Amino acid sequence: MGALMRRPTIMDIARAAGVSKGAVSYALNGRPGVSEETRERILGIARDLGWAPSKAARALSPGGRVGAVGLVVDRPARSLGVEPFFMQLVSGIETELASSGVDLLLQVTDDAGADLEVYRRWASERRVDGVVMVDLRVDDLRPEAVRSLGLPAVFLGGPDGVGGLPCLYTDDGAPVREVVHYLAALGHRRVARIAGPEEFVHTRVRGAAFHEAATEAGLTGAYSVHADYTGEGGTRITRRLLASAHRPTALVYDNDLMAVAGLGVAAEMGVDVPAQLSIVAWDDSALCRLVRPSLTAISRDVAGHGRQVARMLGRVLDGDRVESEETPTGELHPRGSTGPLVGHPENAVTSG
Amino acid sequence: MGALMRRPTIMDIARAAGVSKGAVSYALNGRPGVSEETRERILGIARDLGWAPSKAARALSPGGRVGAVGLVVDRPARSLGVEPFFMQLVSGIETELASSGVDLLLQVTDDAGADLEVYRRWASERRVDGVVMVDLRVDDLRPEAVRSLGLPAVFLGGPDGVGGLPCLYTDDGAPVREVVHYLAALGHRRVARIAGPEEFVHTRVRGAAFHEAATEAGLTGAYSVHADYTGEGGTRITRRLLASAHRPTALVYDNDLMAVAGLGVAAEMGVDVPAQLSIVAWDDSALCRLVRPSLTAISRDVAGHGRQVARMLGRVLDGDRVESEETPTGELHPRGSTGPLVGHPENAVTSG
DNA sequence: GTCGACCGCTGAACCGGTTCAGTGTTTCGG
DNA sequence: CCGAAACACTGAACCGGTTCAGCGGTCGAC
Repeated sequence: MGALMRRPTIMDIARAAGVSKGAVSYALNGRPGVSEETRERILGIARDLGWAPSKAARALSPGGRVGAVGLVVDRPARSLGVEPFFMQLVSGIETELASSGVDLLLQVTDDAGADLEVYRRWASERRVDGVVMVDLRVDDLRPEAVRSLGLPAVFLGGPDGVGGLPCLYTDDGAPVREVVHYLAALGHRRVARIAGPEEFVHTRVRGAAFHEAATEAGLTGAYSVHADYTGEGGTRITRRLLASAHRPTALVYDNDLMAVAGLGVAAEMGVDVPAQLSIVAWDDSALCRLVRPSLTAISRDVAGHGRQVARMLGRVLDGDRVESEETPTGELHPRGSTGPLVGHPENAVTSG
Repeated sequence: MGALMRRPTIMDIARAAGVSKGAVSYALNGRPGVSEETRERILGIARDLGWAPSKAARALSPGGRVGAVGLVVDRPARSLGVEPFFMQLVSGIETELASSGVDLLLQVTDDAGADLEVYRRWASERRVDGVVMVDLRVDDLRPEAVRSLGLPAVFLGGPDGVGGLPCLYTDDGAPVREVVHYLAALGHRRVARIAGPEEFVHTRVRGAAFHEAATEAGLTGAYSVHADYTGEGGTRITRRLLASAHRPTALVYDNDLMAVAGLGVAAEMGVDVPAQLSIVAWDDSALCRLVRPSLTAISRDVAGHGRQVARMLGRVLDGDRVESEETPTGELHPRGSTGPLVGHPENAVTSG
């Protein structure tokens, strides 16, 4: 115990096996150049010695992999801690990577633009073999940046074909339309959507689907307000909406944290959920099931997306030509926070 | 744009400056061996060429740093996504690391024992310069493991002197005692604590303080039940406690997620909070402020702990002798979820 | 029987840094 | 004016892998 021995190198294995470094390298990497018998012997010695490749040395060789991929998360730091989405995503990505011994580098950047700097550094320091990107923005500079840096990348959630990168996309519009028609069927007419930041492409996609569906369903009083995904933001905006003259009878939130905040505001203002107000969250998580009433939510398998996007990135790194893939659309899970308006068979309540 | 040039090496700089590789290395690392004039010239050229050190090459040299530290998180994956503690910790650690260009490797392991394997791999692959460890267990094998692997480490939260590792510790007992006396002063006699997993040392420390303070305060009906930090676990146990014959009038949870779950159960069972039941959460987060009633909580600066522990690890890596440090104790933030029992001036209610 | 192909392996270069012994020059004390 | 020390810098080894040209031996085809 604890003799702190120098870790074994392939040179040690070579000496023990009485062959050259090169032969050991071939044997350990399963490449031709050694007989099956010698390979077995070398593998056995490597195992006995407890050898593990030095990623640093591998990375140094031309074309070598460093065995790590990166994820930059660029959202307000204070919301991150409570936003289930990212940890679930990270957890999913790692599940997939773990089997191949690839590590995940995580960077949380606070101000916009810093993320580009991180990609640049990772590329120039050869820190990662590739990156997973999320939250595509309007006029996003990242696809072009990673392309010019030669950094392999896969996008999670963008529409197909962002900057020529393969991506894992979802039809965000379908669940939005489903929610709108569901609320309309419950008798709601004034539906407000508390959206994510306007610069995100998925925010716009959802917004477009929302208004299109609202028109279809004949909801004249549908509109979107942009927020920042934080609980504070959700609280502030919900307060304003519920205090307005023609207050909405249903609120659709772009993340679960804001939805929970909205539920709190309703309680605080004495607005009964779901009798007087229906609430729908996007991205189901334990949070939605724990609060009372539990939140009707659009549920996606975020960890599954993480696994899938990690697999795609792996194929990109293998040099395969990777096509974009589509995930199943989110499903609406009706729970206690939505229902027909009580005492208003036809239309919305009018607030004082 | 995008010519994908080979990244410059110190050899390129040496050629441009008309000096040797060695001189460039000295100049770039601020070490003696070159004149101030030559150093300036070399630094200028490096800047012009957009040079950045290859960490892989640096790591290869004896005594070289790889410029990354690791964090293994070993808690049930499904609770992680919703547990604010870790993302806040990660966020804090990174804030500190970012300034020195050090990256964070994150590993989420699901089953116990896998974490040891990760440390072993990181050490043998020279993936990280050091690690931050959390959640010290009773009979924890990790301190001895990292010691024998020669992997520098700092512990977050253990009692001082775990396995000879420097640690950042807190007096977990003080806030627990404060909570107990606070609840006692409100008139509560039957107080139950929904604790974290029993194998964590901090769970035991809090438990001991809880029972000691309960005795001091004359609470005869105080007891602890162990849970797993998940919302489901919190729900299940709270249901059982509230359905018991002599149901507690106050519940103290070891994390915020379970506390939110408990609040939900109370609502579902028609138990009014805080009139009939007081709830206290450990680890304040946005969650505690968003639900209604908002949760009284013990608040710590988790991100701050992350920064501090990252600084400590940095000093360990510099070869300094690092002493353990103590953080301010958590503070009790009374909110809407705690209050005197209504209609029971002296003692607890008796349930049907 | 000879030639060529192929197999199994070796030796050396290479990746991009760090470090150290050594060398030529300057400085300075005596 | 000489010798030693200090300084600025070079050249080469080294870290732990990968890769490639080359080499001797075996085998099969003709």
